Amino acid sequence: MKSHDLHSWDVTPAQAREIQERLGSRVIRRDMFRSIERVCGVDVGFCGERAVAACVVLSFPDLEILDHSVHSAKVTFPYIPGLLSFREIPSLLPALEALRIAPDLIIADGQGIAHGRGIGLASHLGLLVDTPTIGCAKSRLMGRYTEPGAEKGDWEYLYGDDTVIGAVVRTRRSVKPLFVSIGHGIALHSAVFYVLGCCRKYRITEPVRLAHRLAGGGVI
DNA sequence: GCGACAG
DNA sequence: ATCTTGTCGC
Repeated sequence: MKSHDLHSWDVTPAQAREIQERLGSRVIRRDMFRSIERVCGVDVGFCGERAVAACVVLSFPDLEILDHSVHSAKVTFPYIPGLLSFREIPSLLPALEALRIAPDLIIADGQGIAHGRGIGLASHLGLLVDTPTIGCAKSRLMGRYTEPGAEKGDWEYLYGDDTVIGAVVRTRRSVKPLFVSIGHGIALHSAVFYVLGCCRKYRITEPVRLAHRLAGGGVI
């Protein structure tokens, strides 16, 4: 798949925040797709000074592997809460561009709009590749919530000040919930639906779990 | 000033 | 994220 060149990645933390302020309003919070048949999980692992990005495309709802790609690049930005995009997306774009099968939906390991400026990693990535994305983080960055029920499928809204910014979803019985939020081009309820539809035997989504293993040097 | 803080 | 073994709980 191809991606837009919306800005430079050689920036300072202050410039990165300015870019987020400028792009945040472009994020679309409603469904912008016909049907979802191919879901891609993306993740980035680190080996010293190298970032290893991996993508795995699965069929939906069967979750059969259709395609995958890996790309490593030098790390150029530190981890700063709120600026994860600038550390991981530079290595993720080449990996996504190398895919032979373009996905209908991308699930990222991080926040979507549940972010200080409304544009976390998943939202930022969605804008760049013009594809619906979901933010699926393993922990909270922002927002208040009440603990969801213990059964798989139980969930509660995640609130920021006075508005809904995401959902806290139990993807397996009695395990820590996932923090799901709109990435780009998808509504929150649809995001929760696809995340649950992508979970099998593990807490994390199957596409992201496989991408995580690939990025860590493992086999699919 | 202090605490919180995706990966 | 990453460094790391066994262990407690469902």
